[in-house]
Formats: sequence, C-alpha cells, structure tokens
Amino acid sequence: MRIMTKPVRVRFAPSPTGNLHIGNARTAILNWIFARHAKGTSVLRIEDTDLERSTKESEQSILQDLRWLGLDWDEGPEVGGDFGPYRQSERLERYLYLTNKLLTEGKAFHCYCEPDELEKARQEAIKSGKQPVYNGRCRNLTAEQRRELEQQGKKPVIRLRFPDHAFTFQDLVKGEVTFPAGDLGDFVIVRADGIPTYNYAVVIDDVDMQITHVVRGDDHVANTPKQLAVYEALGFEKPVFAHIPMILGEDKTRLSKRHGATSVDQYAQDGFLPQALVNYLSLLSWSSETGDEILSLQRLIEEFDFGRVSRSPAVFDPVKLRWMNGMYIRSIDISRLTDLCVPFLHKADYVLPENRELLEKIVAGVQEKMEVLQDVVAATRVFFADELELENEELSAVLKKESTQKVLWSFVRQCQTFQLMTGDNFRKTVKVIGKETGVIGRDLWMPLRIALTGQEHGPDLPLIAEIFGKEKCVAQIKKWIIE
RNA sequence: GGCCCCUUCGUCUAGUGGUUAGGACUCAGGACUUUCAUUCCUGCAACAGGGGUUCGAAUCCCCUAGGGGUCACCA
Repeated sequence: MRIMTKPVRVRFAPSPTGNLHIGNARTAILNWIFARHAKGTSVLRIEDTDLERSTKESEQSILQDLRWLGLDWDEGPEVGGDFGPYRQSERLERYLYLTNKLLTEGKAFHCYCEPDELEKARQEAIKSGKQPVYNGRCRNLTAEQRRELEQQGKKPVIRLRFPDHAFTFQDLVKGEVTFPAGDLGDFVIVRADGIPTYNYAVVIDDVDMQITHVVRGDDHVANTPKQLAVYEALGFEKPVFAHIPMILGEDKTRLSKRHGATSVDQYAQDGFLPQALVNYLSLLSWSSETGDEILSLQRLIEEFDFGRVSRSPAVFDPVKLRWMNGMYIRSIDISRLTDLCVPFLHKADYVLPENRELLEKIVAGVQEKMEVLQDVVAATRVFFADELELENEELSAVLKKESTQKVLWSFVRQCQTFQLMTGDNFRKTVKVIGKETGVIGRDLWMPLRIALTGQEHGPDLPLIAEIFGKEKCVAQIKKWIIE
C-alpha cells in the first residue's frame, strides 16, 4: 500500500481594512516559507466580508507590501487559479447555497433576537460570572411564529446549532488542544444583511480552495472550535492547524500602533531591506537548528519546521531589527546599495554627481555607517552640503591651537606640489605635514578633519579630500588660517 | 468572570533527566585605527514561585502567581 500525501496548500487571508501589519506580515512569511519548503501551493485570499471597513485601496497596498517583502502567491487576486474567486465578496452565492443546505437539514436556524438585547444579556452574564452564550430563544420557532416576526419587519440572522460535545484538534505548534462542551452557543453564521461571518466563510473557503494547512496567528485558537463545528455540520474534511504565537510590543501587550511603526510600508519608507525584515520576523518564535541568525531565504525555506516554532509570544525588538538590517546593508554590493540609496538622497534634495563611479565611491564610504537606508542622508551630508559650518563652538578652539595653525599652513603649501587631489596624494601630504610640523596622530588628523568638514566625525578623510578636489580643500583650510 | 494558550539573561532564543545552562541583540571594557563606524576579543546578565517524581530536574507531574488570547450581525 502506498500512502499518498496530499500536496500542501496554504493560504494567507488578510482583510483589506488597513495596511499590512507586522504581525500579519509574519504570518504571511511563515505561510509562504512553509509552502516553498513543502513544495506546495500558496494561496492569497481577500477576506472582505466586513463591508463597512474593507477598501480596494487597502487591498492594493497589502498586495504591494507583500510583493515588496518578496512574497508571491500561486493563486489569488491578479494571478487567478482554479479554485477562485479569491475574494469573499465574490463568493456570496456559494455561501448561500451551503446555508440553505444547513437550514433544510435543521443544522442552522433563523434568529430574530434584537442585537442590543443580546448584548445586554451578554454583559450581564459576564458580570455575574456566567457563560455569555446565546440562550437559544429562536432555536425552535414554528413557521407560524417566523411569519409573524417577518411581518413585523424583523430581519433574521442565521445561527449554527452548536453541538453539545467537546472539540479537540492537533495543532502543529501547540500540540493537542481541547475545548470542553457547553462553553459555546449557537453563533451567527450569516448576518441580517445576508453576508456570512468570518468563522463561517473561512471554513467554506478553506475547503473550496483545498487548503491542507491553516497557518495563522494564535488569536484564532479560540475560534477554532466554532470552525470545527462548521466543518462538522457541512461534513467537510478538516485541515491541519498551526497557530503561531503573537508578536508583542515592549510592554508585552499585543503589538499595535502605540508601539510605534507597525506597518510594513513604514519600514520600507525608513529604509529597511525586505530581506532583513523577512529574516528578522521569521526569527520571532522560530530558530534555526544551527543557531545561525542571518539566514538567506534559501536557508529559511530549507530549514523551516513547525516543530521548531516556539509556543510563547515574542516581543518585537526594533533595535535588533536595525542591527540585522545593518548587517544586510553591509553585505550587499555597492552598485545595488547605490541604487537603493538614490531615492533617499533625492528626497533630501541632494544634487547628485553625474558620474556614477563617484556616487558609488561616496556610498561605499558610508556603507558601514548605515543601519537603515535613510541613514545615508546624514552620513553623506558633508559631500552635498552647500555650507560646512562648525558643528559646535568647542571645535573652533581646536582650530586656533598653535599646532593646528602650523598644520593648516603646511597643508596649503604642500598642495602646490601636486595637481590632482587623490586619496593617495592626501595621505602622502599628511605624512609630509607630520614630518614638517612634528605633529602626529590625532593632533594631526583631527584639525584637518574639522577644518575640512566642520565636524569631528565623518567618512574617511582621504576620501573626503578626493571628492572635494584640491580647490575646495585649499579653500576650506584657508578659512581657518589666522593671519 | 468562563474557556484556551504561554512562562530560560532586559529582549530574541538553544536546551526534550546528568551542560561550568549555550548563542544573538543591547550595555560595559579592551584591541585595531586619522574620527565615527565596521571587525575581533572579554565581561555583566536567566531557568516565575512552591510542592512532588527521581540517585539526579530548566527538562516529567501538581498547585500558585504572572502574562497573552478569546467569549461580536470584526476578522
């Protein structure tokens, strides 16, 4: 006998009600990595049953953010597939068909209870320590009673008759999870406006799209028994579940806007690299068996395993993300890095040199000082600023020192001995100045740096001199020579 | 409040009965160096608490505490 294992099919199913959030991005990443690891299929589905909040713009921005992260999908909006449509709003007929089936089989029923009444009862139940479950008032209405209610103009919702037994499922990361009987009531599967609710639609979609593994956030664990009840009522085969832990903020509460930047889009704008973000996020609640942390997409795909996903939530650490981003910036080749930096330089209104080689030289000079691409602006300011003012008054004291003045004089004199200011010429010049003045080390270099750039810190001085050119160097130095 | 899940350095984590409890970020110190940065080295720092089980528990069991999630005509 040969055991045929079904090819893996996973889905990421965002609701288009805002930007792609870091937490959702992590879910998308794990889904995608798992699909690639298993040589399976990744599906993207848009869960837009919340008509109030869903927008086309959100959908577009989410798609764009996913692509920016480097995640693609084999089936879904804009790419199609054999199991569509991939937007819930386009699948209403399918839900209706199955709802009628449940209704005729007596597995679901119409409910005419007033929402605010129910809500009041719910609050009271919670307050008095009881289970806030639906009381079953409309469970057994006669056709006569229903007609009467309808005549009063009441619009019913449809509830699922919730079975009176416990639910257990095997979770790929949590292990066995059991929910005792009697804690859940007949929940709403179709709203008064005919739109299905999440816990209902999600099951039908997952089945229709032949999803084998449901990989999603921890916050859905408590929803799972409701969904299991739907699988059961519809007679559907259940998928495998994998609930990955939440991402928390610094204060250990669920990551949200109060914790700062939480949208993928924001990280893109700040100059994070998608590879770094993917790498960092995949390391939240998961680790490589090797202990390595800088992992290529290739390795992520090869090594990923739900068995190594931790069961506890992880605090998002922006500092470590920045460090990791810096690692990636330092590792990419200078031509690509330059391409990536150009938009940031433009935004800063810097006038960039026509000469590509020169631009790359500048970027190379600050590559190791960057953690995010945005840092290129501050790091290269010295090359693009019109006016190089002293950073602070204390520096002028350095420039007035007697030894400094000797150095500056000597520099101007030495510049007459060569035509072109190159890094090498600058280095040789400084060496000669050292011999001529007897000044060495920091006392020799620092005054030149300050006179040349107005600052104590910055890129390699010979590089600065070369890019400035002889004329500008001499002019800058002369500014600080006291007659 | 009920139910579900979780608990190793400040943070991310390794660890599946016997380890000096390892690594990474951060921080501190040092080396390199014309500055900053990079890089390298060193250091600080953890098994939530209490009971068991066992010759032996971070690892297994129970209780307590703490945290998170969820109980919607949101997803």
